[in-house]
Amino acid sequence: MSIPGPARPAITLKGLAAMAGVHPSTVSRVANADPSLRIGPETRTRIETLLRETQYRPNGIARSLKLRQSFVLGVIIPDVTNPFFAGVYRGIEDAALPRGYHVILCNTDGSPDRELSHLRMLGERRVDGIILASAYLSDPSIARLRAEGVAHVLVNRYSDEQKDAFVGSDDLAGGRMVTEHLVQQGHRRIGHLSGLRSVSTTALRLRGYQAALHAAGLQADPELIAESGFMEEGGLRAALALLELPLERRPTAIFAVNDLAALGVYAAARRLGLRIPHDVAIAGFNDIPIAARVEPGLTTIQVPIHEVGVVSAGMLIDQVESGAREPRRVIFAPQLVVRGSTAR
Amino acid sequence: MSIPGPARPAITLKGLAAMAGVHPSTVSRVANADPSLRIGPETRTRIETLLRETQYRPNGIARSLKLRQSFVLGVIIPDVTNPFFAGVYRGIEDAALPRGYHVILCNTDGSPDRELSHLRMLGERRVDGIILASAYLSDPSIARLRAEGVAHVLVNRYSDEQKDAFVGSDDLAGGRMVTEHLVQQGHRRIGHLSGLRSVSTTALRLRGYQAALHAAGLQADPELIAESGFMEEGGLRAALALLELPLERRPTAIFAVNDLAALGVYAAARRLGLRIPHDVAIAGFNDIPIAARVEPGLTTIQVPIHEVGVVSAGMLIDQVESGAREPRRVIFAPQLVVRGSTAR
DNA sequence: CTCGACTGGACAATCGTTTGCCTGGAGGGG
DNA sequence: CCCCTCCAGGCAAACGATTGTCCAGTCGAG
Repeated sequence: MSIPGPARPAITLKGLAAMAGVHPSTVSRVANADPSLRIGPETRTRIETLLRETQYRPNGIARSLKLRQSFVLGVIIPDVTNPFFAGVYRGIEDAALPRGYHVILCNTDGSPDRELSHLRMLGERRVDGIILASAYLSDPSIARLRAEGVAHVLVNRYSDEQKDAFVGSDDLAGGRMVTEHLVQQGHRRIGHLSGLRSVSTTALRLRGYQAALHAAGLQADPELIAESGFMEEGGLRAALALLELPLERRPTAIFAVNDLAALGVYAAARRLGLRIPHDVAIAGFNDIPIAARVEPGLTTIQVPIHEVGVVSAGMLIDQVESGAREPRRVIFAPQLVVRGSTAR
Repeated sequence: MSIPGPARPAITLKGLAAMAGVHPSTVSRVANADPSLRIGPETRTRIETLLRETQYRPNGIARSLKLRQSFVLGVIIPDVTNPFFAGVYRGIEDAALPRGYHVILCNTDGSPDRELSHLRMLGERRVDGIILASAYLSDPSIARLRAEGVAHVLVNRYSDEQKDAFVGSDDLAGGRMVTEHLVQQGHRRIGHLSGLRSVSTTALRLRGYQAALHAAGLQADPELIAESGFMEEGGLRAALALLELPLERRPTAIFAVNDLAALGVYAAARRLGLRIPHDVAIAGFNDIPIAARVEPGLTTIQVPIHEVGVVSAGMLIDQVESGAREPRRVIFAPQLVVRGSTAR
């Protein structure tokens, strides 16, 4: 039993036209219900039944060439295995499909080289626009997008010159809220696991953290800030460094730059035999689904993940279909979700 | 500051040819290093520097039209938010990119209608092949793929007539292994959370479960089998039904069709105040990353998730590039991973 | 009877590449 | 001096759709 091989000769407009005894353009106009076409009722039904019976599917590639539009969007994210980005992606797809756009997904694993390479390949494919969730504060690929006039929307992270359309959450406020909450819980030595310096979310959440400490009259101890990156593994490593400090210098609470890193803190606490939240309180950012499933539940900042995707896709398609436009910015207000990891 | 608008007039072969004072075909041959081209060294370098300086990017759409190949693969999965499918997808992308293929990702949420609609749209886009991880045992969309001679590979789930290329794990053996393990732990009343009847993985894991019980001289009590679907929520609901049975009829262990459903059992146990594994042991299938993170760790069957994606993409691309071929089948041997959820 | 308007479609250019075949001139051999 | 062979590229036809323009009849009005 073998696979039938290089598909049957696909039916084309020209083929149909020959069958119907009309010109290809006429078939095209019937298929697209072109109002400028005046046609006899008999010819019309003949063509229509032919279209139906042959199950004609226009060749999207030929159409794209002619229309100069591919109806494909490119999405570049660090890693779809990260539940946060998976959720954003779903939002994008859910918004794009009903409007007739497909999505090509590209993962960078945080590598600027891969980002650039993806961007190049997407360019060759003439995607109509790009959603980029892996932006760095100073990111040459974004400069390039701007220079080439490619429609694009930045998600979650933005770039230094704020000239691009953007959808994300208020990271500064979020960082502040989490830290205030920990202060209210009576913590005085609050550690922070920060992400990569070159990423906007890192910088803002850190500033929010510092601002809240300052407002509470506490001073930010540099010793209590460790760089973890955005994954669990880095969180574990960085948390160990903090939690193995001598007792009087050790933090009693840790705010991690995102939920994944916060889960790394769970692992560290378990390894050191520390109880959560009694010995160490933990908070994250994003409220990915696992945050509610771990034991104890993770206190975090809720971000409308799916909605972020939906809005960014909508914004991009608007941009594509309306031509140039002021770059819009949508920033969602963060919301604190208190769970067992900080409530004692 | 506005977005630069509809990109500058892209450079085309014709444009370059005019600049270089040669025919477009010559530029094309230089760009593609066509060996059949004999050309003077001076003309060649002139064209080459032009290509470099203008950063010429061929129009992939035009090229696809001519070559009758899009270098795009379609991937259809139930939900990328499910870590299992996210992992498979990463494997697919990681294998496809180096070979010059991009991937369009489509989520169905388990709806056959959405599956069909995606298939149709992917067909219009003339993708070179399709990877389908959402197959039903009797699935009209797959019959259609076969009939149209579209290159395709089924992943994880297969269809009844085993005429398609397939990559997955040995679900029958896996189901047996898990159940044997539970029997060895001394359990006599072992419940099963099964997925959807119309899916191959469900059927096979169930049969493995029954076979192991039979081999151990236990009889499969229909009361202990509940339908949960593949998500946590369904697992919670179904597990509650099982765990709320009167004590003497209640299962002391539950094997769930996949890890997500197994996490639902965790939630049910917590709600009923049952301790894991003391009051109820739990096992899943797939070994998604969370399985190792929950407390206690989830005993499960390890599937080489990323590898499944890599292999299926490789197989599909081979199929595309070599034309018709015998449908291959790759089946990975399952491996039991014992964690705290069953070890007492 | 003639002119104009409308009816029902046909024509052909175009989107940007690829590729099999052709050709004009130069050089070499007989 | 003539013919053949290379050399270095040119030519043009696809690939499958879209769309502005054009045209051959027919019909009605004057």
